[in-house]
Amino acid sequence: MAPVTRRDSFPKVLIERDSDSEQSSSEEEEDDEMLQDEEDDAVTTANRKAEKLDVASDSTRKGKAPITICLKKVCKVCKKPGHEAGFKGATYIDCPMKPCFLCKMPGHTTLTCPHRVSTEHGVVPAPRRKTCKPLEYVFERQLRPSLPSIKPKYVIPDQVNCAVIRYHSRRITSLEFHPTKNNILLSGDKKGQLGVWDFGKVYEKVVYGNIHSCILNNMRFNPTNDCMVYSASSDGTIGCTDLETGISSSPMNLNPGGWQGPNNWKMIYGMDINCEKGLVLLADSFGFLYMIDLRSNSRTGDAILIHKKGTKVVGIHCNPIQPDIFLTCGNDHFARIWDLRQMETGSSLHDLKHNRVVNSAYFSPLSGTKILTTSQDNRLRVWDSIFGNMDSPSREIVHSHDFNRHLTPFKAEWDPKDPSESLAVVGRYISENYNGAALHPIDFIDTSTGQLVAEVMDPNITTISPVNKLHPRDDILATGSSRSIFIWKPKEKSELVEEKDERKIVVCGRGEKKRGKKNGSISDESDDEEFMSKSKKSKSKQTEYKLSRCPTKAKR
DNA sequence: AGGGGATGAGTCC
DNA sequence: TGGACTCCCTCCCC
Repeated sequence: MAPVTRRDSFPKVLIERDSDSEQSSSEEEEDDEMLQDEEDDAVTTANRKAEKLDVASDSTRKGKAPITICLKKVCKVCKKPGHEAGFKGATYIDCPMKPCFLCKMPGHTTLTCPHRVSTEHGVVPAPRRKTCKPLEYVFERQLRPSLPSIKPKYVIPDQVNCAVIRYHSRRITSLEFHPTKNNILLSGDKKGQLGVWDFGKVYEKVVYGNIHSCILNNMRFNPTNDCMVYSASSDGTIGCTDLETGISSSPMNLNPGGWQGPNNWKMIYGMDINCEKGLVLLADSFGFLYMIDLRSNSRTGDAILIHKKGTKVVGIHCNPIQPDIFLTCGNDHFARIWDLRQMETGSSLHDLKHNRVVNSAYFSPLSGTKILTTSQDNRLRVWDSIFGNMDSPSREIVHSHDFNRHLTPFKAEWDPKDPSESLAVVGRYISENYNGAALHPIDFIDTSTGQLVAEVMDPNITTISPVNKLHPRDDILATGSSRSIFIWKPKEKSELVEEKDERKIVVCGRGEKKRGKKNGSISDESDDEEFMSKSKKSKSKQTEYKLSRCPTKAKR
């Protein structure tokens, strides 16, 4: 400890001793008494060190407000001593004073949460629940070879290959597969850029940087012309881009007068296309619904308040079977079912109440009779039939996708290929210790039982993967995690393609290649692009060639 | 290598 | 109703 003579010339030091926020001046005897009473040796040493540092760094300051030193190791969550929260290695230790971070119930932490290991424990039994046991489920899968094999029981890492590309400069906010071309994936980022990647030809990618000025929230292909893609953005516009020519137009701009403060700036999150009616449905961040006529590409009808005034509508989904029915969800904690034929404020057919913000709500992809929602209360909710009782969900599945404001919101999505309409994919927020690495897997959940069917992760992917999309026809999963896009394929398939294709698609098996030194994070020579490929040759050539062909796009 | 910043929603008054 | 304050597993850049 610093000598008294020196310390006298420094600012007064206040010692914060205990949780009752008692403070005193820094007589050393008193300090030491307190320390010996209450602290173990390690803590004492640490604090002495800290004190020395503090004093030393303060030597340049004159005038001096008192310095407060905390002599207790306190929990960073509840600020109380006696325990600590945070990562111990790759395992996160929860603050015991707070409710479980996963299921939100008091009395235990996520480490001991019954929902942590086996998600079916989190299911609220549904009165109308169909009896589908795991075995039947597997059997059904085996009977239908066309079903995705990307869901073996609880394994994935050794059974899929993973390709990664990085051409976005901000985090990925949306992904969309091309409706007819199997290898084309569209990606949108926080900056508003739209990427088009042919993942069958590794370096075939285009990035459009001039369509939107901020977050690209959603993309939909024009069902009558799959060259045209509509995009919804927080800049308040809908973009309509021709992927052949790169030319884009803006059929809707909700902020024609430019920036007039945050209270007036409208953002578009939810958007979907109603093919039969020839309409683009979209909604703004103040609760209003708008429509665009697909043929004239111009606005039609008046804006209708569909969610609580002033709250964000985050999702719209048209029913795949009944063209008049669509589903919205928003920040007012509701998902609502609407009939296009009777659209007026308050005329929703059903209001599905949630405890917190509803990130997404989707009809099941084939029959359109089920509903799957993702809410920030860490629960997926399933309604088994929109013709049944909609007062409460058929099941609630506890799953960690709690909102963190710096992440793209998690959205559980149906597998469009699953004839039983039960499989859903969703990224997981909370990490798991996988051989010493804290990883955030992507979960495949059987929504009929709540069971975790599979989890996908890769030791190289240390970031959270909130954006996930299953291919409409192939056994392929696309993931947006931070600025990177991943394509997962069942291993045999990837290797098959690789043999046939000399350009070498994809493929880095799990752990085959270390990526950079920084903790497995992406760090390589080119900041705007990386591909985990076995052959790195001619990368820049091909990239530049492709880029130079289209003047409208911006690199990055 | 570690601090700061971008930034949304809940809560309290 | 709105402003101030808080927030628990981010992630990237400087």
